Amino acid sequence: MEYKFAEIEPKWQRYWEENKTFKTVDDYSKPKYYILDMFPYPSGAGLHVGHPEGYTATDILSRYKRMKGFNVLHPMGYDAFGLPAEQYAIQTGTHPAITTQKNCDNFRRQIKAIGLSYDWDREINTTDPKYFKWTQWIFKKLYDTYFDEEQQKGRPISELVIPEAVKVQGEEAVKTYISEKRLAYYDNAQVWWCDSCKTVCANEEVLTDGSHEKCGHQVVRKNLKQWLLRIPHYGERLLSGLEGVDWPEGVKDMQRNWIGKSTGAEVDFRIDGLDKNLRVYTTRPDTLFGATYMVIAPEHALVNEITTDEQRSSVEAYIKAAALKSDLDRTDLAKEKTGVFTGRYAVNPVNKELIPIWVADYVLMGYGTGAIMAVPAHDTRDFEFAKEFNIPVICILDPKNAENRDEVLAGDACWTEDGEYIRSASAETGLDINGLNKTAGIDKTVAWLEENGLGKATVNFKLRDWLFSRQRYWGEPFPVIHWEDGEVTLVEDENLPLQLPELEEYKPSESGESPLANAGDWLTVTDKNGRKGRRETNTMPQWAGSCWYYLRYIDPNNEDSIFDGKKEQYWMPVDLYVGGAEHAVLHLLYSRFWHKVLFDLGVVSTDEPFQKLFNQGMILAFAYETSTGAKVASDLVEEKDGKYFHTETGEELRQIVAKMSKSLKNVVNPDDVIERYGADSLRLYEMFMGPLDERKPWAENGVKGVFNFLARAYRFFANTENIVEGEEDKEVAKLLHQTIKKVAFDIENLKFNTGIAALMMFNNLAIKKGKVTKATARTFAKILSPYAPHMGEELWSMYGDTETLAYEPWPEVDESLLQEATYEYPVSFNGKTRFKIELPVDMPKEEIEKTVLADERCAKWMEGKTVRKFIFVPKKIINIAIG
RNA sequence: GCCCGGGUGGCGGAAUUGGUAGACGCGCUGGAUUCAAAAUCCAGUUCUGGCAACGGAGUGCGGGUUCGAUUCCCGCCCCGGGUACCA
Repeated sequence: MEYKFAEIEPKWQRYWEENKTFKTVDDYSKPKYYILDMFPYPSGAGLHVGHPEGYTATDILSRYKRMKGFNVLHPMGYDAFGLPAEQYAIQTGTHPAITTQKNCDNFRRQIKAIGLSYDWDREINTTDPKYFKWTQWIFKKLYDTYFDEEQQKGRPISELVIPEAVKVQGEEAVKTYISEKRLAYYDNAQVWWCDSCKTVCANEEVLTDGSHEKCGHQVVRKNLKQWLLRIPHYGERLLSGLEGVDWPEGVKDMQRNWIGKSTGAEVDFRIDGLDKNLRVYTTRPDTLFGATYMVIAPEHALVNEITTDEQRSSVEAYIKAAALKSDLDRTDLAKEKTGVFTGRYAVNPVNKELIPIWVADYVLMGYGTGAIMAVPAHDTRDFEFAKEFNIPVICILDPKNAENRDEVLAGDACWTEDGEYIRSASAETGLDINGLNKTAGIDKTVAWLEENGLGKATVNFKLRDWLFSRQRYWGEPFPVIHWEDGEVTLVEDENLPLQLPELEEYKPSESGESPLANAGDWLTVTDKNGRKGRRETNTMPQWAGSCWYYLRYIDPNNEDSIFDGKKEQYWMPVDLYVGGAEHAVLHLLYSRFWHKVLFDLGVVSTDEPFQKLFNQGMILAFAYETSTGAKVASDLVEEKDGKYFHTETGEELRQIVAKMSKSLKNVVNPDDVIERYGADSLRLYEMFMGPLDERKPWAENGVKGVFNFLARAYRFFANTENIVEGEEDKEVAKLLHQTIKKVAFDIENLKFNTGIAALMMFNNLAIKKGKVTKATARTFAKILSPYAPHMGEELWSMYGDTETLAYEPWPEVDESLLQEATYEYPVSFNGKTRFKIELPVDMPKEEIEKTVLADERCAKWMEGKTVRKFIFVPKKIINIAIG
């Protein structure tokens, strides 16, 4: 009964494929369950063992849900646009479509070898024109949608009401008004440019150190005409939508953080000597009495006007220096605050005092109004700045019981917490908040500002417009034509998809334009009136295709519409979405944004796309390095007494745990694992390593462990001599039902590691007993099958069944078998367990107490002590407090 | 700095949420089988004292609540992820 996985596994994979075992039909009579994996980018390197972690988890759940009677949608596809294929094309001239095709084929082969139960008839590929036709279609929808603030809802642009004041200004003004409302717009934007990738990238793709997350090169600022999406309009909705979904709190927090909602007020300060106001945004209008200076960003539109002639040269020098600094220098490394006085003063609206206006780069033009009122006593940044330039610090909030109260009151320390206002009243303006606390102070000040027309309550978001175009070839072309007269039109629906042209050269043009700028015939269009136009040469970012792919799986071959509405209503939302935490913000926020727009337009039926989200932890691997730090491939390492040596040089090596990467020579390929141990062992180990959401290192020995389990189980359960007729042994029957219960519970709670442990325990008992009934063996095959489907099917067929067990009902738990007449109670004294005693579960407390205290083993621990309290918790513990 | 996670045997990790700490697996030790090895099977394996019976200590550190704390509370330390002058 040798466990010949290399024969068993391909056999069943062929069976599933030929019988389309996992084809999903739209059977609306069954309850549905939509289980989604984050689809991969098909890189040339193929899968590593990190990919199948999430895939295996969702596969186990899918198989389990099918057995529980659910109609399961479990699809797979490829996020196949992207730079690597294009870079390869530049180097070799191979069309990216060919490279992509090859990589997808390899991914599919690898995935199929793991025995995952996807419905392959629903496979999608973002680079397929039949797919990106609808990506382009959604873009058009975004272009033709505006956000109605009042209804908090996206609406067709045709429903936009043009104010009379705009109408009277003429047609151009109306056009501008409309274009300023569209969710997608084309405009000059200051963007990040990566000179290595020859493309712009979104703010989010730039790391904190100023490097491009894709390639690691430093990015620079550029001004370019680009497509942008007004995602901040959905800030409030994206925030509130998080309340109703079952996502890890950490991911929700990260999204909230990214959206960065803050409430405060805009306040107008009169500029002394100019007939102008300086508007600031502050979250602390209550601290207006403590404002001792103002700051405007170097890029602020009023800098020139505000600066006095005496100060002009130093201000200009400062602005120039600030412009030269990279954002990196301006933010991260700039510990010391810099700035320069403009020579001008502003009038504090609450007390009419004059305060100086400075220019400093710690104020960013992109947030709020690009100008602030500075309250050094109650804001740490302002405090640092004030100390640097000897600006007065006026404490207006008494911290009362704080340790450093005296320092704070004297202006020698900064206080950002609550307290009681002092020095916060002005007879001249009539505002008085002395004695109030923070919330009351804010409310009263805002009300006062609004009454006097000096400001108003305002909400601000950190979230910025989403830069949505790239200067690349291998992406979705925008269905957009720029006409010679300046008009911009979209390609009609019937002419979608707008396909990519064939090119000789994939290099970006010298001007920094996309390679599409070289696509002669494709590029220029002429309308029926002879007007000439040029197609948009930018393409969409990789996010575009992944923003909505989960919707296309529902109806992947529909040529007439994006999907059938009935099908969408049945399948949505996604019940469980599993993928890496690296997509916590970008992909998931973008997807939610598009989904909400589609929801507002009535295209989809749910407000949120993903009901439950789960992040699998990263799989790490051991790596080995010499004393000089040179990396050594794992197969050149041998272990002796807990130390590691180079097999060839004998040099002692250091073991480290790290992300799998080529440079560390520690990438583990699933193909190799399958060859040595089989797909079922790979699946089992992926799950047995530890909790799904934690990071954990891959260890070959662990694979051996689960392989041993499968081989042991096979040797026992495939041996007909061990499978008997008749009544099952009590102990076996009981553990079997405990195991059914435990395995089901663990699958539903995504605790796969402990479910496997339960299966192992049952296997150990069966082997110890030497025989089980056929009914038991069949049940074991069923509950093992979500984890190890090949072996499950193999055993199932051995027991005489000719159909797949994929749709066999999950075994019922016989609770009566789990009832126990007695329980072995641990008896502890003052919390320390001393001995065990078996007692009937229905014995009343009084009798238990009598029996236990009468036990001779008690005497030793109670010698010379008295029982203070006798604690009895049924089916848990007995604890005797003595003293 | 701030916001999330997480610290349990030699290792990966259990403990169904306040009730027998260390399930299951790896590794290791001893034994069986074998001419021998691999494979397989059996037994042991938190540390510590003891031949043993049997004790003592123990879930990052220090306090606290409780009959009882890996679990709850307070104060720290370390590791990982996110974010960073957002007014």
